[in-house]
Amino acid sequence: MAVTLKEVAERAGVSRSAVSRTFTDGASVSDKMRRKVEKAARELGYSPNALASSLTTGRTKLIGLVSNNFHNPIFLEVFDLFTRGLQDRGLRPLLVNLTDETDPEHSVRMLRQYSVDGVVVASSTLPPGLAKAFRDAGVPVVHSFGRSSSAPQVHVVGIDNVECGRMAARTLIARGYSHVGFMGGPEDATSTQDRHAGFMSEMTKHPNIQTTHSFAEAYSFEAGRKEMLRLVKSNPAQAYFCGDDVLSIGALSAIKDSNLQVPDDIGIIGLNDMEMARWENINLTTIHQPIRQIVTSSIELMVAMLDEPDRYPEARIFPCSVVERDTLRPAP
Amino acid sequence: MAVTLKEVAERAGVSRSAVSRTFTDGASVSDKMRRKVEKAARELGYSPNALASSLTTGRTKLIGLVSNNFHNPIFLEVFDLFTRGLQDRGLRPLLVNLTDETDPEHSVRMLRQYSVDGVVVASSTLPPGLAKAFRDAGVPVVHSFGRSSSAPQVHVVGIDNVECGRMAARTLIARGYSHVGFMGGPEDATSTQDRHAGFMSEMTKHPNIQTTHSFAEAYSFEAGRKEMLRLVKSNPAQAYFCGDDVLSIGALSAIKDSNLQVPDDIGIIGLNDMEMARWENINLTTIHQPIRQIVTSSIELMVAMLDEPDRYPEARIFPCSVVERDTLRPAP
DNA sequence: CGTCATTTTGCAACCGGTTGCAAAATGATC
DNA sequence: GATCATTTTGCAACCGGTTGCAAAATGACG
Repeated sequence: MAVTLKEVAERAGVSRSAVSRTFTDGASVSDKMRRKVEKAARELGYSPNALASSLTTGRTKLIGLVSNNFHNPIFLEVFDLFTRGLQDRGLRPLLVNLTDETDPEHSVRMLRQYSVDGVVVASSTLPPGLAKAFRDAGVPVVHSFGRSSSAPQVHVVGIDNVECGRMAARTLIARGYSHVGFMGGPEDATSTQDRHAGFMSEMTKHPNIQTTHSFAEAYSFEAGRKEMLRLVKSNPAQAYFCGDDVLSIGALSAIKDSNLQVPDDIGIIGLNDMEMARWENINLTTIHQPIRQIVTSSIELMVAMLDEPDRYPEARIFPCSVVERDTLRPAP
Repeated sequence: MAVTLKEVAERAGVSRSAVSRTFTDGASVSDKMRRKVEKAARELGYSPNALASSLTTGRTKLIGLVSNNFHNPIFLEVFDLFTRGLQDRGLRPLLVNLTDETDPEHSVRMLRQYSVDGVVVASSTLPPGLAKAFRDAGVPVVHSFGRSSSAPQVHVVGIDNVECGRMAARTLIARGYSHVGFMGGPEDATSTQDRHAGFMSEMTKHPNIQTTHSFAEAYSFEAGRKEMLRLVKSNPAQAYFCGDDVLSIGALSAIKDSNLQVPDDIGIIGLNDMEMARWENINLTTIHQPIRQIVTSSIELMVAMLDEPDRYPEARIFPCSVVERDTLRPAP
């Protein structure tokens, strides 16, 4: 079916190496030769087989993009940024959906079979062990949106979730609330744990402020709504730091349906600042996570590792900041 | 780095063919041989190189997944379904983001270089010519969410957008509205054109109902909001069929900010029935597009084409239906 | 145990490229 | 035009597998 190098060589009346060389930059080919080969290639509609060449070069330019966040709208932004960023550098994302994968080892094996040059794990809910499994298999790996401390053997790009928790707490404290709550995502996600820890550590400095906490089942609208419906039933806090924006939006819906006002009766601060948080019908006050920078940096790190696989692991942490919108009462 | 077939063969003291055969099912290997090889493979941590074998078998199990809809939340659902469905069949999605690709020919070339076994074009806004370009390059292709009629040479799986337009019109007529509007997505998308045509064809049967139409710049919240803000300024219709759900949500936001009530002042019916349409703070009346079925069917068709590349092209069209929620007044 | 049909195994060529090395071509210099 | 340094080119081996074919092993049977 496809035209091969050999056919081009025959048509151009040159050796196979000559054809190969005209298609690998940096190789020594005379102008005359190049013209002859390119002419033949054009006439035949030849384009080199990337997989065959990977066999000798050891480079496939394939990057595994592993995630399990296929229900959080922010990940559409993440996928958009990753795919475009990788493409711009001539890399191809091989997408792996771990949503209902029981055995992560299976994905490791699969991606090794496809000789991916590297793997990006893009998730805040996957265990750090997964990224480590790739590293142990000798595959360069970057864990984006992961926990920085728990697996110092792998490169991590993300935010300081503990600090975000503190920041949320400080923001609520500054607003003068006397009863605040933490409404986290799933308790087993490291991001939830860290945000919780940070939030609580700040609140313990203010024993006069009543502080409660609970966890939703997932980072999802339904889970946020369900949990907030439960909370409003008995002595809710005046303001909540919700695990992420999607949870926040679910909580907002619950509050509205309980005939309470935001921010007057209950205030909400989210985390992520996804596009939807900006929508005029939502206008969520939230902590901005610089996802564009995180993705860009993850890709840069990945590219650097392709040249230097044993690069000493680092954590790249990006600062977050509160973006004021309409779901928290103004500071007094 | 990676363990090769040759090393396993040496360790097991057998020929390379023997090792190859134990890892290709359907090949003739004795139990004794199989055990020997598997032992050696296990000890060495061998797993076969999928790319190398693709060289001789001509099968990579890679499927190009091409889209340009990285801002419409419904496509997160689409990607979730596609990636899981493909994985379940042992296929690997190579994701291509055409968002800012000026030259689609480039993607065709790239996917051919990676010897993908097939390509799924998942988009309602990409021109039919793209799918055709793959077909012309000899790559099996399915256009999901595409227009059925315009490129009969390629397989299309989706809905009948013209019929959806009619259905929306009939729904509004049944509600007794005397002034209705079509607020479409980008005018150059085939889906917009078809929905518009269907809507208008039905409305011309009812000359007593005033009908207007206009187009938003994109299938996005902002575009929907902007267009509706414009519309409410001068003699808006009583109800609008919006190009899709995300446009509808933008429109709802504009209506609310204009101090008008939904559905009392202005009614909205969307299209897609994405997860968000069900959110209790939105409760969008909309036309359900069976995306799960469309994706499943697309994958089945793709798999069938792998065995039968020259399969006669077909259009698989799934019926849609109105799902009643809160943004349209009840039928009288 | 010999004969013959049936499996199982290994050899060697091949898939579509790349690359080190030596031979051939080019060009500069006298 | 001969000499030498520098490019350019082709040969052949290799990357990690698969597979047709023939030889070797196995098993059934008399």
